[in-house]
Amino acid sequence: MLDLSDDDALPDLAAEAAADRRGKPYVASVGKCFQVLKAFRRGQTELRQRDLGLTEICKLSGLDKSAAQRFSETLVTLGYLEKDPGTRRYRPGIALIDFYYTFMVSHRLAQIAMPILIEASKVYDTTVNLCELADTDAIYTVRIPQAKASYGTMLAGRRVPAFCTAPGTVILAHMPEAEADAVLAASDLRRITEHTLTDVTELKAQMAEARRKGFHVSDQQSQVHNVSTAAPVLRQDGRAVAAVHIPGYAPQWDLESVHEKLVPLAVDTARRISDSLTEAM
Amino acid sequence: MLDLSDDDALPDLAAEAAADRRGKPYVASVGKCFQVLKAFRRGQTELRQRDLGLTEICKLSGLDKSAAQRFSETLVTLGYLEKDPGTRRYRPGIALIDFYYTFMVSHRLAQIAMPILIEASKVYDTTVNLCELADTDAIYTVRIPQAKASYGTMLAGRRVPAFCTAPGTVILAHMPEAEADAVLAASDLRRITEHTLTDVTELKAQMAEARRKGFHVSDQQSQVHNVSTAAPVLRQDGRAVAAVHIPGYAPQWDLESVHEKLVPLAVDTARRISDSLTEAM
DNA sequence: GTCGTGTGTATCGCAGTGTGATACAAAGTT
DNA sequence: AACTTTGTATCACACTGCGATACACACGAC
Repeated sequence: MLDLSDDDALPDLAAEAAADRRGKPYVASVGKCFQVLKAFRRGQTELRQRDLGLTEICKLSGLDKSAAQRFSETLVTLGYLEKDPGTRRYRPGIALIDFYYTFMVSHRLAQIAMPILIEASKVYDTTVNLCELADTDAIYTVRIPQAKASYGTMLAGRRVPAFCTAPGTVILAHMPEAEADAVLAASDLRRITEHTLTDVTELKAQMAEARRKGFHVSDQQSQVHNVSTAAPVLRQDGRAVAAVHIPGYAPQWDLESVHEKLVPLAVDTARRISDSLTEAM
Repeated sequence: MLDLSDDDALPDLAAEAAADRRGKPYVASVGKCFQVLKAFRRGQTELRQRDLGLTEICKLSGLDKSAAQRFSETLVTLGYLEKDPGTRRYRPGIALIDFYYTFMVSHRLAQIAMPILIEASKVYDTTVNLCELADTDAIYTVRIPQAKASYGTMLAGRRVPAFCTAPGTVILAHMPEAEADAVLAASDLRRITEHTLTDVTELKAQMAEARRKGFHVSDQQSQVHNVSTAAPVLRQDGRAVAAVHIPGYAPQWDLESVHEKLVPLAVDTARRISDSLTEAM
């Protein structure tokens, strides 16, 4: 699975930091400490490891040994990393959850969407998700899990590339075209499965279709044997702020039954959230 | 709601930093940046505000104006805060979710518990939670929500004081006594409702009972009209690593029906997780 | 309109903090 | 036991973050 953090390796560190700051005050140490935390996410996807040794942190964060140690120890004393005294390896600390809560408590959209999503999940006993765009990724912010799904797909915070996933497509489709183009341009259009579209013209045609229909079904674009349905949550001005996403797994859901059942459910759920959203304003 | 971060106000900043570092390398700027992020959590509970102005951040984080601005801007460029260009106020950024994912992906206990909790939630259509101890709080790490519940009680990452909640009591009960005592000593034994026990002797008696019975039911200790059930998830050595928590809300659940239905469900669910845990080792 | 007051923003010399090369210690490997 | 690899400790220097200060801007009040 590709990831944006691919490009924050060693040589780009300084560049990345300097990129957006444009004269704004900036504390380099803070950026470095987050490089360390990000290293763990990369470690999970690239090395399939939950805990990291100091030298692994070095490689994954792009910091030298001294810096890696300083920041790792700092994060340990703050509780955001834990250190096994035996193996001397670091792992993510439970205090990291605090930030999820901090963000979600103040997230009006999630608050409105949650009960509606829960109801929707009961119709066919399926997973139902809420996705939002961040940079070139769609991030799952609310997930109503079902027991059958795999653990990784139950967790909020998962990022998937916007361009090749149903929720991403549907959000990009209901956005000012210039912005959508910018996202596509910044995206790493890599082929994930053999069915992944990577041609910008084709992608834009797909988005246009999604805009007309008001939903999108992605067939094995980012995952084999997975048909994903997504419908946009719209603000009053018609701009998408999120997407309702309902995955249909292969043995149980084929393309036809997805169109017959999951599509109307996703569209209806998204519309109900959109309505509650405008009412609440 | 009381919170550990109560004591990280202005005068204690240096003290807190120095407290645990004991010669370990420590980068002060990193600590300060997290003070800023914590400020938002305090702002939510104390001021009921989702976004904060610069001077509010000053007060809540204990930093001076210059520092608050430097770190806030830094966090904005890193994506962990967002800034409204109009109001010039800051709010938590969506990138904060990443850390939740980072922690949870590597969290074996949650991975094992998730499907078991989902099943349990379907028995009586109730919320089912997994709680873990962090300092003097019980943190909800996994929550299976039901539509009826309030938004705040659906979110993972919520912290509640351990001493006066069912999950906290049950975890403390199944711990080496010295450690449990240390937690109680460090706790801010404040009366939350008129039914809250605050006397250490009584609390310890309660814990002893919980240890004997293998579960605990807290009756309106931390919330009125709320009867909470909790059972411990145990390691092979008998030590609690978490608690299964099932709240029963008043109109629907009285003490009797809780004991009859929710207690066995919680105990059974916790035991199943404990079993899967030892198998996986 | 003109003050006030409370904010947010920009500036800048100095002190102090983070830096990273180096050297040391302690595990794992052969 | 010799080697390699990884983690820890040390320390003088330079640069970075510091925070007092001054400036700009928005809102009231009247």
